[in-house]
Amino acid sequence: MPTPHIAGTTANACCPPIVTAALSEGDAEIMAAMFKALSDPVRLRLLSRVASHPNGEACVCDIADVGVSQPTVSHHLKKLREAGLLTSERRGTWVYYRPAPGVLATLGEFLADTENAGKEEIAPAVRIS
Amino acid sequence: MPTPHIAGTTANACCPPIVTAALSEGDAEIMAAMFKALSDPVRLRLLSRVASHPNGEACVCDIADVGVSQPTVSHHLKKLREAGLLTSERRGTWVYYRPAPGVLATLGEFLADTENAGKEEIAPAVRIS
DNA sequence: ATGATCCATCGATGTTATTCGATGACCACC
DNA sequence: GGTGGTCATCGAATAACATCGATGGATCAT
Repeated sequence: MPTPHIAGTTANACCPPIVTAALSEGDAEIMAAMFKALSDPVRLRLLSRVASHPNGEACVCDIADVGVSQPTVSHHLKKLREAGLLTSERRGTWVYYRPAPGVLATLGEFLADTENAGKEEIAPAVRIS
Repeated sequence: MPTPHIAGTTANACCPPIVTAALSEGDAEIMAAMFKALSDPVRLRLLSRVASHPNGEACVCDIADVGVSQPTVSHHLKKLREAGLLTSERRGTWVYYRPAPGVLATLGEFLADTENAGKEEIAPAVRIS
């Protein structure tokens, strides 16, 4: 069975940088789902361990010592998989995880392309009526 | 009273890119707190509306029509403030929000400096014992 | 086969988050 | 003063999440 995904959340770029335009309702749900996967310290540590591991992949046994039980680790890895941030592959006894290509970069650019918006000197917050 | 913050979460850069090194427990908590603030569709839309608004700031009344009640909008803006992502300033009747300088960029770089790790051909997942 | 190791799933539990209506605080203006 | 508008806080209900122990399935070595 292939890894399930949150609808449309895998690797496709989706949204222009946050500072460029207001997010649509649908895009906001997609992005929020990915940030939600990043919103837990344990998940963040697991992800960083995978991403910074030699060869860009890591078996669960190499990253599982994060201070929570093994079922909890498995639960968090599943969340990261469902969010489209990690992919997994079984090779013999072990299951190897690696970052989904491009997703972290897309997410990063969504946030990072800032520092140059709203420089046009428009009347601030004009209200009609 | 100045805006409260989650400890050490304001604007100071904190963590090297996710792919460079595994996150420490403390850094993971800091980063997770910021991503948690981004993990809600309503908050994401509010933040993008502020960030993409002319002059880089917006009054609540300009961004509050996101489909939830006014107290809920206020609650979410508070969350974004507490996470260090937004700053607020009262001018007369209105309260203006703007992105906290540098924070989004730092967060983005933390995710985006990827695509070039683990290229060293080391024995994958060697197990002792 | 038997046992051991790795990893995922299940069921339960305690904590946290989202949302609302009602209310309060603050400001501007008549 | 009084009134209307903007925004924040409070209290309560519902939903979602993190975590665990126990269990199950898969793989490899003996």
